[in-house]
Amino acid sequence: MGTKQFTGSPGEADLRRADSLAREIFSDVANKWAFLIIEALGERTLRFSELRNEVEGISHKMLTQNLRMLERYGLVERQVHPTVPPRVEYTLTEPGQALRATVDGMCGWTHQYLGHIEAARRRFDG
Amino acid sequence: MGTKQFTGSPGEADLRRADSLAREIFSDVANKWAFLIIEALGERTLRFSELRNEVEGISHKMLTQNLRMLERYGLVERQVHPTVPPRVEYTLTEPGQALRATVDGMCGWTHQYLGHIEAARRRFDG
DNA sequence: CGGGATCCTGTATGATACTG
DNA sequence: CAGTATCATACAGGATCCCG
Repeated sequence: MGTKQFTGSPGEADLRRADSLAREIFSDVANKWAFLIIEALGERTLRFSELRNEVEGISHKMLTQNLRMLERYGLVERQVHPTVPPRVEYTLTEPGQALRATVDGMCGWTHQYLGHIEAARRRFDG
Repeated sequence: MGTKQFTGSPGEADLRRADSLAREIFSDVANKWAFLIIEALGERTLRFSELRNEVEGISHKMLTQNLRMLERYGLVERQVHPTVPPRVEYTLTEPGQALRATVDGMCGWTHQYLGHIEAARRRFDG
């Protein structure tokens, strides 16, 4: 009950906090731009402008915004080269790479079920 | 070139169409509500109101909206029981189940890297 | 070149009310 | 109970300008 636990296992409050944190991360990361950026990076290191070209249709603002978010969560590493003009490169960290496996899975899924989905959509729309 | 291909392999135009379709699906499905709904359904069949309770914080409107989208893509099946009051149940289809594997992967990832992420975030914010 | 700040618009989302 | 429609609003996202 109210007694503090000294064991290694987390108490209820910890679990709740962990859950809300997990939920927060999930909500932030599970969006198309973040996924497309992660997918574009893959195992490469890319500059801001290169990323902008790779991720079809992303705006300057969305790219910076999502890169900040991913950097904040430690999914991408940002390396600034103090040259002129400046050169900023982004690379997936290990957690980022791990997430990429998931995103790759979703890409595979999309292509695998493309037929199913297109058919279902036609059926639904008609 | 301009010559029509009679082989089974898709032509350039088909590939472009497939890509844009894949991108469309990706953009629609890769959002937190869709993911949370898929995760909540799992292997169960749930009513609208049950789903509303399972997916913490989702509004009536967002739930219907996302369920329609998932139904349109054939990821969930909607069964209407013509009773009074009406009873509507939702179940993941096979493509939906396949996608759930991916979403599960992301949930696992979230919990696995919770520590990393929290630490990175504190470092970034401070 | 990378990115921050600002302004402005459309869309996403929530709250509410109504129908079968 | 499930779903649709309406309204109000916050926020996402684009365009633009300026800075290091």
